[in-house]
Amino acid sequence: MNIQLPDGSVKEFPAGSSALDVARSIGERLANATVAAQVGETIVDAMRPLEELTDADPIPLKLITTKDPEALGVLRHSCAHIMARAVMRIFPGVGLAFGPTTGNGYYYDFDLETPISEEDFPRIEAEMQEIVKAGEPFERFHLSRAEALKLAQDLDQELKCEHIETGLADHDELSFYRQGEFVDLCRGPHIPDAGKVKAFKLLSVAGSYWKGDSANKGLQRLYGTAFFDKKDMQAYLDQVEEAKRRDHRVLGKQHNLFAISNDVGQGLALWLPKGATVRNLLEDFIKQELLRRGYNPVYSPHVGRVELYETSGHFPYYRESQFAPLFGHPAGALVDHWKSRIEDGSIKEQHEADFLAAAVDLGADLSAYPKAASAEDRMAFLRKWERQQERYLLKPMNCPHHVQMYKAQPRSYRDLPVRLAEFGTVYRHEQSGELNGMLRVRGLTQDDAHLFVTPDQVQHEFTDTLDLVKFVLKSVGLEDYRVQLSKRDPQSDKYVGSPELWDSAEGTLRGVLDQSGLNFTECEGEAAFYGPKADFMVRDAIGREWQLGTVQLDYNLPERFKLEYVGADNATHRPVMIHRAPFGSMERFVGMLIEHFAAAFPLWLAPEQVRILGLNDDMFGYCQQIQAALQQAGFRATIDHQSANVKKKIRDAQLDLVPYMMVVGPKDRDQGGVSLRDRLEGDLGFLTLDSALTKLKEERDGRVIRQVVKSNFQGFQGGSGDEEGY
RNA sequence: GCUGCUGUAGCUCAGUCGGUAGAGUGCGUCCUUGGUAAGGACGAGGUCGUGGGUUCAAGUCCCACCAGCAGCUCCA
Repeated sequence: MNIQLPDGSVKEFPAGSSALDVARSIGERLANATVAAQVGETIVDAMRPLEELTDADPIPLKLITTKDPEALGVLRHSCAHIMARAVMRIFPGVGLAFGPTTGNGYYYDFDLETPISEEDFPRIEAEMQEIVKAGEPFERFHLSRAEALKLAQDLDQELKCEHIETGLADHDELSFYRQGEFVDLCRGPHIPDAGKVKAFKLLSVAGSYWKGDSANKGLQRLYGTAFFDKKDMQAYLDQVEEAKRRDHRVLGKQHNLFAISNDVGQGLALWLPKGATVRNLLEDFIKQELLRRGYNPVYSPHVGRVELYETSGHFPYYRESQFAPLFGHPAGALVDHWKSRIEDGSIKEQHEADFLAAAVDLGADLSAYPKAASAEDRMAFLRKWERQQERYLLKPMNCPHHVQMYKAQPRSYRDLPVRLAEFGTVYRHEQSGELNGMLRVRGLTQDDAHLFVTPDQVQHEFTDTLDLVKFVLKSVGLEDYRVQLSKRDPQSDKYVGSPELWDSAEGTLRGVLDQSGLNFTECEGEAAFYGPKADFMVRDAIGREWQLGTVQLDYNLPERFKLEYVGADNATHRPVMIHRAPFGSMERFVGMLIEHFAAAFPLWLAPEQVRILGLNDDMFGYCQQIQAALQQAGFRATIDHQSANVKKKIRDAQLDLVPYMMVVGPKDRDQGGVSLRDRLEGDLGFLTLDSALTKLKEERDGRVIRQVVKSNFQGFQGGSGDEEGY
C-alpha cells in the first residue's frame, strides 16, 4: 500500500500498516508524539490499519501529534472514557449516557442514584490517575447492530441500548472501544493508550437530561479537561480564573455600576450612576453618529395593544417568553385562559359553564355566549369580546411601534429611506434559569432602528448599517470579530413568510456580506422569525466570543402591516425593512464591556476620569479650582476628601480604576499645575494645568484605548465538535 | 422551567455538638497634615433571605417559598 504524506511524498508500506507504523518508520520520537491520524478530512485512530479507512491510493495521511490542535479533542474524548471507567469502579451500577468533548474539555453524563459532589473529585481523580499510570491501550472493535445490542444488554447499559435502537437505527455496524475492563459504545477516535494523558482535572458537576430533553431522565454530568502538558492545563486554569476575576456581576457590584434588587424583580437591572454614565456616553456617541447618517430619532411607549403584536406575529410566536398581557377588564385573564382551553381541546362542558359563570360574576357581558356552537364560533365570540376590552402587552420588540410611525403618513419613494431610531426598552420574560447579571435580563434597551427602504436601496442601506456596526465596535476597541449569517431552518415552521421571500432575503444578505469584505460564516436555524440576520460575534480581551450587534433584513413585517409607498410610476409599492442594533442591548453590551476592560474603562468611557488628591487639608481650595477647570473642560472629576496620607489616596484611586490622578501640594499650587499620575504608568511628574488638560483631552477625544489588560491565554479549540454521533 | 449547591453587617467571609452573633474591609467621629499603592484611636452597623415546623432553647435540624450561582433547556 502507498501512503502520501502532507509534503507530497509517497512511500510504500506493508499491507495492514497503521499511522503509528508510518510514524515509527520516520522516527521513534514522532511515533511517541503521534496521537491520531488524519486520512483525507477525517481524524482516525493512529493504530487502525489505514486500508480499513479509505479506498484511496495512495492514502493521504497526516499524523496528528500532541502539537496539533485536533489532538486535544481526541485526548479529551479518551479522558472522558478514563473518567467514566473511574466512576464505574467507584460507583458500581452506573449507567453511561454520552461523553463528548467540549471547546475546552469534555464531560460524561451518568445515570446514577448517588449524587456525585465535588468532594468526590479527589477520589475519582486518584482512580483516573491509576488508569493513566497503567497506560492500557484503547482497542477498537466492530459489531453488528444485533451483537451490539446484546453486548450493551450484557453490560447492563440501558441508555446505550436505547441509543442503538433509536439514535443509531440507520447504522448497520457499530464500533466499541475497550480499555481494560471498560467497554463503551463509541465512534472514536481515541489516543493509542491512556499513558498519553499527562494532565487532567475534574472541573464541575451539574445536572443534565438524557438527550437534552427535560422530559427525559435526569442525569449527572461530570465536566473535566485534559492536556498533553501540565503547563498548558495551568494556562487554561489561569484563564478560567481570569474570567472569574472579570465577572461583570462582581465588578459591577464592586464599582457600583449597576445593581439588581429582589424588591424590584428578577432580571431587572438598576443602572447606578457610574454604570449609567457609561451607558449615557455610549448612547450619546451613537446618537451623534446616527444624525450624521440620516437617522431620525423617535420615542415610543413601553406597551402596545395585543392586536398589534398579533399582527406582527410576536404574540403568537413567542407567548411563553413574554410577560402576561395586561387586561383592562377583570375577566380578561379568565377569558384568555378559557380561549386557550377551547383551542387545545382540554375543556369540558362543566368547565365551560364554570368559566361563563365566573366571567359574568366578574362583570363580563357574555350572555350571548353560543354554548352549543363549534369551537371556532365560540372562540370567535370570545375573541370579539376580548377585542372590545383593553389588552396591552409590555412590548417585546420595537418594530411594531416603528411600523406604525411609518404608517402615520403617506410615503413617497422620494421620502425613502426612512430611518427611525430609538433606544427602545423591551421586556422579555426569560426563563429564570437564563438570567445572568446584565448579560441576560428581562427588561433591556436596544439601540434600535428600523430602516424602511425601496427594494433597490436594500443593498446600499444594508452595507451602510454594516459599516456603522464596524465603526462603533472599533470606537470601543473591539476589532476582533466575525459575522454570522443566520438563516432559517428549512425544516422548521416557526418562521413567517413564504420560502421565496426567505430565499430572496438570504440571497441579498449573502451578496451584501460577500461585497463587504467581512469574514462571515453561515448558520442555519439562527434567523429571527421574520427574517435572516447578520450577527456580529465579537471576541473580547481574553478570547471569549459574544453575540452583540445584529442587522436583519425583513420582507415579512411590511407584508403583515401592509406598508406602502408611492413609486415614481404613481403605483403603490411595498418597502423592505432593515432592523439593526449595533450594540444589541445596552445591558448586554455594557456587561460585556465591563468584562472586556475588567472594569478599567478607557478615558472616554470612565465614569470617574480624574481624581484630585490634595496633599493636605490646606489644599482643599486649590483642589476645587482644579476640579472646576476639569469640569469646565468636560471631565468627570472628583476630589478625595479623606483625612489620609497621599499614599492611601493613591491606593484607593488605583483600586477604583480611575485613569488619572492629580496630586496637588503647595509646590504644584505655587507653580499653577498638578502632579499627574497615570493609573497605568504611575507618576508623570509636574505639568501645568493647561498641558495636563491638553494631554487628557487628546486621549479622551481620540477615544484612545490603552487600558485593556490582555490575558496571555490563547483560546484552546480542539473539540471534535460533532456531538451527534455516539 | 428542570437538577444540584448557596443565602450571616454596605462588601468579603468565620460561626464547633442546637444554648441570645464575630473578623477584615468599608462607613462615622476625633487625632494626624503627609509628595506617589494601606498613619492611629474610638464608635455605629445584623429580626442570621421569607414563612411555617421540631425543641425548654434554632443562624445551626425539618418543610415550603423567594433569590443567587453552576449546568441543562431556551434566547424575536
